[in-house]
Amino acid sequence: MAPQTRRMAFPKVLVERDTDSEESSSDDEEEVEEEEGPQSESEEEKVVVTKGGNGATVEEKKKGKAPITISLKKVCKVCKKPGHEAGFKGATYIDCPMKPCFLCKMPGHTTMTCPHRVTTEYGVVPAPHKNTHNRLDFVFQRQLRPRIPPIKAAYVIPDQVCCAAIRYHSRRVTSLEFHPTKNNILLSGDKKGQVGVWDFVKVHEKMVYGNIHTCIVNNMRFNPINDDTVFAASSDGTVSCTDLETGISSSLMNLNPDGWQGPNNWRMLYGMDTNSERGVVLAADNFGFLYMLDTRSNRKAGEAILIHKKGSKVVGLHCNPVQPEILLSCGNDHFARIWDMRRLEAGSSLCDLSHRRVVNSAYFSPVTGNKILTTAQDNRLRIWDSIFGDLGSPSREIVHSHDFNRHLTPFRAEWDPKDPSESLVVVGRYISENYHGAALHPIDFIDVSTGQLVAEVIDPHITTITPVNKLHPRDDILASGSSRSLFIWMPKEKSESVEPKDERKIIFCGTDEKKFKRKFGGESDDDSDDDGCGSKGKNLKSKSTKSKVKKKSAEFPHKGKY
DNA sequence: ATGCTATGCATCC
DNA sequence: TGGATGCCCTAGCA
Repeated sequence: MAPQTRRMAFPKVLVERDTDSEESSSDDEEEVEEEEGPQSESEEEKVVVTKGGNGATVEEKKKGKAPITISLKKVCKVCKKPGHEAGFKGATYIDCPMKPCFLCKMPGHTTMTCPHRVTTEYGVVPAPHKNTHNRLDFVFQRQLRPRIPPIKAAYVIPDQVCCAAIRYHSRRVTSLEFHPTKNNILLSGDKKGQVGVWDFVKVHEKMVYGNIHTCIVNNMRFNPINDDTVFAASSDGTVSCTDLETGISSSLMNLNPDGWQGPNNWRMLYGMDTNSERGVVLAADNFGFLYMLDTRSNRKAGEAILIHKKGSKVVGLHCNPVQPEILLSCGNDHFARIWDMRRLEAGSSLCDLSHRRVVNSAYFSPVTGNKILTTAQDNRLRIWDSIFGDLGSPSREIVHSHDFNRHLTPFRAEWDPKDPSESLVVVGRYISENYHGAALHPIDFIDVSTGQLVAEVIDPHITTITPVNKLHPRDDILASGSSRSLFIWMPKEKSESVEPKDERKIIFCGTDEKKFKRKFGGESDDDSDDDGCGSKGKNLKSKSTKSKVKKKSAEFPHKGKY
């Protein structure tokens, strides 16, 4: 066959070895680089290289033409250049110095030396001192600002895993929603279209609805006039209305009534919110259009309106909590836009907030509705302090690692609905941190009025990234979706009283206990290093209030390096 | 232990 | 403008 005949006429192979590093051989990966010759038969060449590695620098192959030179010099796997290497060194990731900083995206330094990676001021860009002469802004500064209590209420950070449902979903979690009145009910949607209803106090009381949607559940909202029913928007192009008591679901709208007509015609619904004043559900699709659905007649109210760049995905919708006629949208055209629903037509936005990348989410603040928080794929949280002020540029930009990754649910920073000062925000972090030898991805609590990192919440068991987070409307509880798992966090004191009282209060579902124990070695989990995690790992995360921020460098000695 | 892959945006021409 | 291509810290399964 062909390989044989080729072999006969195979040219001379020269293996060029790495000269500047002695410990190059053995277990470390070695990148193979062809410098000339035919690119085809790469399989054969790899064989030659591995054999050539032990001893002979030149391997003769019968009669040849021009010799093939194979370089065994170590190259960076990111930029393919020699002299440095990127990748994990233990639990710490080393950036490629040839690329812009992975965190702030600016050239000239790496994540390790990024000025935004500072212990107590992680991700902070100082708030620009704006001296606007806008009249409304003036009124706000003079008359409204003084009435806002200057002292912030002390918020409590849920920092202890109370219970977790391992592999409750069979695909990654994409959305979470707490029940508005029943304290212990959490809804979760996944990439497969399944919707889970979980009573996280009676942890085994759970229900998974697999017949509501056929793919990604992008957003869920409870019906404001009947909180036994919930709306969900999905990439299958439908908005569902499900009765949680009976499990009966109906479809308010189907954008793909004729089924699959090719990718250019398949419509997906992403952003969704309810407007109780109008009795409508708002949903937006991947082509830039907004739909209004009457919840009583289950029909479309009016025509679809183009609210973002034609053909671009609208990923988020939010009605202002105080003035429901004011709508906030965001999407893949790098904009968040403010609309007045009384005068809603293409191009009629009140304001366009520009971003450098896709905007994953945009939310009004939960109490006054006066602030805006956005999460964008340029690794920045943006805050506008007053929708009545100058919206030309954000009041603050906070550099925070929540990179876009096609395999993860997009990160969305969420307000704490209980914080009257509207400054506490929760958001998962993408970049891992070396916590005593383990690379973990914390969930960050950030004070967006200062940009300060208030707490970073981790658990040695949770090694995956946690992009989906939601804070409870009344209790000090955080719900997290990480890959296929759900987690409920509480302040340490409270979690102590929760049943069952196993060591870590982790509840397993189905066969996952075996896998989990195989991975983590049962009770004695971490074997990292002397001061490592293990049961002592609990100490890692016992910082519950903002007053402990300063202590963080002591509790995380490694962070001092940055 | 290693390899594969689902998958979304940016960039290029 | 649109199709092809490539991609730095994924997660889980074969």
